[in-house]
Amino acid sequence: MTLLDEPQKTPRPPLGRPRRFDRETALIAAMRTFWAQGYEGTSIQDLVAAMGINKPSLYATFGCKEEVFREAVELYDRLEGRATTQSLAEAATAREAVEAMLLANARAYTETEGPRGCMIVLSSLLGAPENAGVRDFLAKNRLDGEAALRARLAEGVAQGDLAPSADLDRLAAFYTTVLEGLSIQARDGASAEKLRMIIDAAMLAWPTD
Amino acid sequence: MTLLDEPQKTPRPPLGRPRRFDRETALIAAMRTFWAQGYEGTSIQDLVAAMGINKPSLYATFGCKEEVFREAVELYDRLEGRATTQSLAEAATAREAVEAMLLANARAYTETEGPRGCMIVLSSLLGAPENAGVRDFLAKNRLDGEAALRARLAEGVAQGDLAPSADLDRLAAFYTTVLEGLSIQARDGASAEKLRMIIDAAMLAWPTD
DNA sequence: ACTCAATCATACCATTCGGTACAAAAAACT
DNA sequence: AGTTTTTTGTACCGAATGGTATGATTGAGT
Repeated sequence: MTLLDEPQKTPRPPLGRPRRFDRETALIAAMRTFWAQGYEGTSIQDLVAAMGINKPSLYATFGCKEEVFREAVELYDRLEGRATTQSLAEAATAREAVEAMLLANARAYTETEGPRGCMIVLSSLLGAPENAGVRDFLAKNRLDGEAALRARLAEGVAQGDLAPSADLDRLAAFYTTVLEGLSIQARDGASAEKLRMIIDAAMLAWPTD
Repeated sequence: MTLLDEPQKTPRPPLGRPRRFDRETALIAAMRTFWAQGYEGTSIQDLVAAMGINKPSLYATFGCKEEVFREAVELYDRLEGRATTQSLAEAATAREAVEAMLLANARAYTETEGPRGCMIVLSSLLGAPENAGVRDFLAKNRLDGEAALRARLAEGVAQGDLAPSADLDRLAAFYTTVLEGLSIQARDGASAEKLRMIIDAAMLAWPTD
């Protein structure tokens, strides 16, 4: 009983010397660096310079470079992936969901601030064998995205706005492929209008009953 | 006159100690290593081990790491890019050309031997600022590919198999995006059948009329 | 005041990075 | 035979890599 009994409501500050930086803010800086230069292209020196801390603080807080990266990717998912998730969730039909998701990403990829293209697609595709874990981590993230898209398509079938005859695996794979290709186009300097043109073309492949 | 007068028909061997390895064979080994691990993920040690030579031989023959890479990319263009070029050139119509080109690449990306995906797309998308030259080199190569595709589409218009109203920029950008996305799908383990499914979907976007 | 726990800053670690000096070796030229 | 030219193998270079030891510092708890 007395589940609400809390000896003191003030959240006591932790023991020891308090850290001089905000963990989340520093992680955002790390995320942007990895996003711009990739996993292997970013050195610890690059990280600590961007985060405004020094090496022992980084290692005490995150453990190792790979762990900084994994947390940075999770943060990227939460911050930059929100528009994608919302597009899929809030659109009225499956078709509108896919188109809105692509457009939201095209907008994000060509924003003046922030690196161009998607961090999860670009930041570690090839690399030294010892970093295979990082690549697998990102690949899994991409496959999860494709699965989420497929799930949204299934909702469309359930709600009657997408024909039951539609090949959901095929559609999900195709629009994921386009989405991934958009990151490379963005890296190669494609304008927002060009990406929009590409999406217009891609939507022509939507099944017409 | 006497254009055919050749003092001796035997091509004289060059001066100095002859090199113990074949330049092209060694370059193929370098290409495969860069293709598998990317530019920054491949060390000089990796290269000389794969090429079966030692460091001074590499530097005497190629100059520096970046030059090995550039020559490896040119070799890749000649060897692996041939199927792409042929598909575009030999097909009867623009539509068949695009589809054959995509299928040829899908086949190449999922061959059991050789790394999956396209070296030009995957081997250096992000990285340290000092290697921007390598990334620009690859980006230019990709943009040249898109231009070649657009040129083939224009031929289709000239030959009457593609409507003059078709937006060639849009089509070229779209199918290039799909092609680039296929490399990432291949890296993520997509089967040949899955890539084929994606291409089937992409061809539905072909302009009707 | 004193202890304890955690972070801070500097300096350091072994290893690897891309790139070379150097001398022995192997061929052609005189 | 002797000189010249080029490649070969070993050993080395300074700088950068990811990661730590250490002792001073800063707070809370007693």
